[in-house]
Amino acid sequence: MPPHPDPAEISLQQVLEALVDPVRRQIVRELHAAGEDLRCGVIDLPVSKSTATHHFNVLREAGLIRQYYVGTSRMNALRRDEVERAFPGLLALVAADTPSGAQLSGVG
Amino acid sequence: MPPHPDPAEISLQQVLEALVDPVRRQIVRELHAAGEDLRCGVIDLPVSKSTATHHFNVLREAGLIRQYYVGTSRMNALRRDEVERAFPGLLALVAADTPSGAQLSGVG
DNA sequence: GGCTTGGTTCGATGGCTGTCGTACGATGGG
DNA sequence: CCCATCGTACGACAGCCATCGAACCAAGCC
Repeated sequence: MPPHPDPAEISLQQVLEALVDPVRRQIVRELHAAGEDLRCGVIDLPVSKSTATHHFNVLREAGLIRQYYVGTSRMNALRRDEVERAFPGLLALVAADTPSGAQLSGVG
Repeated sequence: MPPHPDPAEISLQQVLEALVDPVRRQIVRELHAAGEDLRCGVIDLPVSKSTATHHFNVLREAGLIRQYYVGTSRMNALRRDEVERAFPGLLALVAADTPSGAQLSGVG
């Protein structure tokens, strides 16, 4: 399994590059909401398998998730504490975001 | 002067797209550090004038700064409170960032 | 009026990245 | 062993975006 960056090596630049993509924010949101590690497959992404792999890689290289194998499945773990320590409040912003811009409950 | 988005219309997507560029984060940092509105010219950017104009536009359209004319100069104001209300802690993350990755005082 | 300063607009360009399909690899079940 | 499942690796492609230079405009000053 390719290397994970040390907590101290996580850069804001790379984290922002990772989080600027809506698909990758969706992954982070679902991991955050689930509260547990998830296999790649259980996250329903609007892209092909190869593209999904790409997105998971970007998140891992940015230091946002940790990946490990379980059988033929790859598990994904949100690096909550480390990210929170490096960038306080960042995960909360992503988690609170509403992809379809439906944050206005009284819309319509 | 082109329109500024309402505070309620500021989207995380657009804000991240704005902040993912190092030049634009530099602008935000300097506005944050200055604590007052700054003319475009006083921020020393590593790009040409036309590119700088582009970056200021992106920041304005994302809702991060407010722009108004003073004579032939364009003033830039960080929309602190509105951004803070929409995305708590985000400005602090950008402000605390060290572009050259020199945040580790005890490195070596 | 003419010059300088400060910034915008336009068009072109290069590189990056998100996307896909296909082929491949590994694990586990019958 | 054969096959299904889950994910990776590779190569190709399209679209976007940061960048620049040159031309332009507006305000102030002498």
